[in-house]
Amino acid sequence: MTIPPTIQVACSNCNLRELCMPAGLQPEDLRRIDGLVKTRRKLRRRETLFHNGDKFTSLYAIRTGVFKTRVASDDGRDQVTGFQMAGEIMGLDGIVNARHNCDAVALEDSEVCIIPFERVEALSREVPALQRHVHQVMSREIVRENGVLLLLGSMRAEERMAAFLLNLVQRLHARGFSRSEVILRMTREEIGSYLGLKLETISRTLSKFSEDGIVDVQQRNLRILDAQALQRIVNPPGR
Amino acid sequence: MTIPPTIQVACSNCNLRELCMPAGLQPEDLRRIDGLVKTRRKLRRRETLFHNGDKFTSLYAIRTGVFKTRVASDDGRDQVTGFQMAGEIMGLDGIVNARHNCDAVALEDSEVCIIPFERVEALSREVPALQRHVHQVMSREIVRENGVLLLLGSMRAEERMAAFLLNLVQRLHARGFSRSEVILRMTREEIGSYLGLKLETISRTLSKFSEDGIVDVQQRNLRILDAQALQRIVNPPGR
DNA sequence: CGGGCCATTGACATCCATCAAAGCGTGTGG
DNA sequence: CCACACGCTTTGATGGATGTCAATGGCCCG
Repeated sequence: MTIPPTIQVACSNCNLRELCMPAGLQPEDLRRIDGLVKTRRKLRRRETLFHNGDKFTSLYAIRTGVFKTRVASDDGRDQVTGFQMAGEIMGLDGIVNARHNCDAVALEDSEVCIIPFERVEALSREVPALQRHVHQVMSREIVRENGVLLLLGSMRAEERMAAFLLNLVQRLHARGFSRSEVILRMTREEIGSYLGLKLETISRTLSKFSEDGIVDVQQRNLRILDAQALQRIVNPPGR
Repeated sequence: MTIPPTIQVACSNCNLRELCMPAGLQPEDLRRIDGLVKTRRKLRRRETLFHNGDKFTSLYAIRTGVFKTRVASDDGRDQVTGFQMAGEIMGLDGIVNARHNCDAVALEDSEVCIIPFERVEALSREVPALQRHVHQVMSREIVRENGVLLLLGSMRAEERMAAFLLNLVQRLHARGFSRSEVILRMTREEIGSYLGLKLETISRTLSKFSEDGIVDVQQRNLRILDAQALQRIVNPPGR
């Protein structure tokens, strides 16, 4: 609820710059890009950043925390379409119809940079590196979703789970966290929704991995003991 | 194989303009946008427009015909990620890594407009309507994939099939074709790959719809007899 | 006219969902 | 600060939807 007043907002000295901003900018351009972020917003766990149907005005770059995005069908079913973490951009789905097409919900206390899309459009006409970056961010999202389609369309439960865990630690590791330890910020049900499985199947699959000595699971704390085994599950050698 | 020499290529008098180009352009801008399309390319059935791993240089707008796009995992499995028809844009996945991330294969003899992405970038810095259009096309693709995720993650075979058929005729109808008759340009196996099902399941589901009087199927010729029934299958009323 | 690809259908197997019950943690309020 | 309650997770038993394997048939194209 509490939106803090405008504070020091400068991409040029943000330590996430390399994650969410273009590389190799001239100092002059860097200064201009600082003007992109209007302000920041803090969210508590379970708070919603935007809802399906909300008017689209801005993109959001995650500074801290973790989010899920989800879509819903006309009847009640919903589908988690992704989990986002620091440096990742949310809201691209809203551009086409000027309304958001999904919900974005904080899975822990989080903070986002609010980037009015008007400014992105105006500035990217003048700074080619920014223009290119915007195109790449959108293209990356398309490629990411292609991968999830492959997962949902052709993998079995254990393969989906293994792919999910590997993807998660890989992204965490890119942000300076451990390559093997994860705190799962989402419930079994949310993982299940993302992977097209039921929560019981997620639980059983994790138990199986644990019995096989591939991971150690204590509630939301997960340690990967044998990453190569996970890799083999995703990509069975003899095919 | 045969790439025709550069011919009359002008978006301004293409009857697909409203499908793949921005609306409401000034005559001056229209003229400039004519320069976007470098040339066209004809493809025979089964021919590949681009492969996963190919260097990305251009987007492709479909003039005539139908394509499928597919991704593959390291082991042999592949997944059809979409079926594209006249006016739709392919190749957006290639922007992020400067290499294509999927294959695009013609399902019938087809023709595409080749749009060098460099030109898109250059011109969209100067023509805001084009810039906006590019963003919308990419955002639309993200939203489309969100819908497929929902389908793959939470729907059962009959629901997926019904959603697929409705989506197909809706797009065909927008292009001036019948609202009820379709010629399926893809095999049962390709439909199955797209919907995360096996070809036998596609065949059985179509047979079931046929028994129920919802569709009439003669090989690749399909006629929808009761679109509302399909709609009810996608969105069961009591939920 | 023949061959190969595509489609259909049946019988059976498997994976995952469903239903149910109990245990564990966390956080909140007294 | 403790106790309780609720939400989350685990595990078992069972069932159902879809996959798998197999055989046949039809259509289209060369």
